[in-house]
Amino acid sequence: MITSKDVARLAGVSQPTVSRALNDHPKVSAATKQKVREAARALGYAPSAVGRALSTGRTTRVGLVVTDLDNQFYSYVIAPMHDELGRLGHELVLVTEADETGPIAERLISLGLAGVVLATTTVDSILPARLQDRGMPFVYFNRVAGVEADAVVVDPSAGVEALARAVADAGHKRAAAIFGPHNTSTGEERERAMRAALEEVGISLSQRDVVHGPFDFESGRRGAHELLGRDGAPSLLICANDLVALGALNAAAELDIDVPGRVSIIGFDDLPPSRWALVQLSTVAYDLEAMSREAARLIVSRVQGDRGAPARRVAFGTTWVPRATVGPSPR
Amino acid sequence: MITSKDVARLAGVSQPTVSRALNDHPKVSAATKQKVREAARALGYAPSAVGRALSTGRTTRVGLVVTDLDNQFYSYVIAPMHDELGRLGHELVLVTEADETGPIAERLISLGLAGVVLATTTVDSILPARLQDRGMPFVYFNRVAGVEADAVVVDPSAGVEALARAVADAGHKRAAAIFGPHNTSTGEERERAMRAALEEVGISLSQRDVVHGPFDFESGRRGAHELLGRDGAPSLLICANDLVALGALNAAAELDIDVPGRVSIIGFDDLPPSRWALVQLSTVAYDLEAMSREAARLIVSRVQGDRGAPARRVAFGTTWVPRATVGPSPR
DNA sequence: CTGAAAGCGCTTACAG
DNA sequence: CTGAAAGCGCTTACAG
Repeated sequence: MITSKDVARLAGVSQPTVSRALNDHPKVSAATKQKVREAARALGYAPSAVGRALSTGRTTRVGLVVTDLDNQFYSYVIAPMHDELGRLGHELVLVTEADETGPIAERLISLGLAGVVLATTTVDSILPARLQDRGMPFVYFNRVAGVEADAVVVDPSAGVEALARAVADAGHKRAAAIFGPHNTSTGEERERAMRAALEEVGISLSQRDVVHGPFDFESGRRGAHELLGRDGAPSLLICANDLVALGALNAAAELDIDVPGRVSIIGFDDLPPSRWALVQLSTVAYDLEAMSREAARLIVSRVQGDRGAPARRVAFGTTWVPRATVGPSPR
Repeated sequence: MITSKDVARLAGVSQPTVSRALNDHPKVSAATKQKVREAARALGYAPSAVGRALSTGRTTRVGLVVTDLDNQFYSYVIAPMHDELGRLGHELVLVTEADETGPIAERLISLGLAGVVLATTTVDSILPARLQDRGMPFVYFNRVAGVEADAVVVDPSAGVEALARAVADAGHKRAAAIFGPHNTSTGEERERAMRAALEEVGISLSQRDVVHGPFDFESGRRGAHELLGRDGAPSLLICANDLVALGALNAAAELDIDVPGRVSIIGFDDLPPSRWALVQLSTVAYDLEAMSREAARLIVSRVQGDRGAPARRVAFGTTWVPRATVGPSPR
């Protein structure tokens, strides 16, 4: 490995001068900087992030902590977050959190992460408290938990209220729903917003027409088979997110149930596949890409700046995007 | 930060003994190990990967290098690769390679990566040679380039030949194709295999019915608009991969062209959305998850083991998976 | 079986 | 403006 010592030798200066020159320290003469840069280039020198990290006590790595990396939702988060982190001189490390909330905090510290983005926190997770105790900066992404911290979240209300008015106008009277898990803030908040909005417009949501499940395709598929398979099913199926709705849409295809002829289906997130001509899912949209970038900016600013600053919360608004999966109520 | 020194103090031993005890060194007495472990637990000590890396000259971070992180293909690669790396005690760092092949090798070294997986290498890239010069272990994923190195690849022949026979049996005489980029081994190899297989079964592929583009949705959408929009278009459209085929399928929907009534569409990869009831894309399948895991195993074994060992190439076979997007030729 | 010493590659006061 | 020194948190020969 080529180190700053090698560069120093070639440039005829001391090793600390190499460090200062390459970091563009103001008190290094232009001539020396020039000499050092040339030597570095000649040797193909690449400063070691490991050496720097040990010396400064800080790295430029940010962890994205998720439980289920194969949930497709995150694939739409990773690219913009990675991109924004790169722009800010940081790297993205993926970390999956096993079910046991055991040594994960220690692991994050061990890895030498500068900070982490928590994307799948459950409300009962002890991880946020652990991180706070250990002084590891973090930001909540999409979901929040008990401990006060920076957060990027979605405010469902505007989109959900518009949605409710639209389906009421389309004549729907009874809805079914596949909601998210009870132990996630997102699941709970959307469910609450949706129930309130439906009630407001006089659409009923009977307990027997509601199921809960994870935010994934299979949950939607299974839930739809259960809810739509029986006679007298509601004319409207509301889903916890787009992946759930895509699962439900496919279940409808499997059951040969016409959408939106017999049932209207609604998602939440507006992921790219929802916009496909083949899909045209009606959904509640927000700017997921901007949200991912914002999380990157928040964690970097927290890592670099004042750790004691008050927690910031950035909320993204939602809009209702009607497409082909919602139609007039058949009854 | 809690360090081994703190643990040493509490346990009443020297700092190196802490290191040895926690690494389960055989010559440390059971009693000492016990004492040290308790002290470590009491303090919530997490050994610093940064300190270890500097000391051993090695990290446990593996980089996944891609140009286009928002290509959905990679989202199906990342989860299993990350999982397998985790199983082997390594982490996954995402690295995007900007167009300029400039300082990327230096960057990878700088980051302190133990090794990298190259997933979007073009045949004209200088990166592999650079990495080899610098002694950075790497494995090719899905694509290869000039420099000899470990590789996991797909052998298209079996799947493509079966496909050709199937479409010939279905009466197709003329095909159109949206192939991948010329500067990727994968694009070239699939195109070659496909042309040979079509010729074998007597299906023509006229130059005016062939376009090339990136391995993404938009390429398929655009290509299909171009190829299917005109009169007398072939009855069969072969795509470079599933994302391209999904784009083509959506273009067909946009153009109100019946699939497979008027045109049959074929992909390559068998990504999960291809199996959706709503999609049912006929495609050439291989085990992408196993392939991703294999890449993880190869790079870890290269990093840990003999760097001089001969390059290994693991090829994954393909099968033809007929679904709903292929039908009899209408003509 | 355990400790003292050295070293990994940087950065950063401290002198001069 | 630049060098010598110290130190970040580990691991690993070297003694004993």
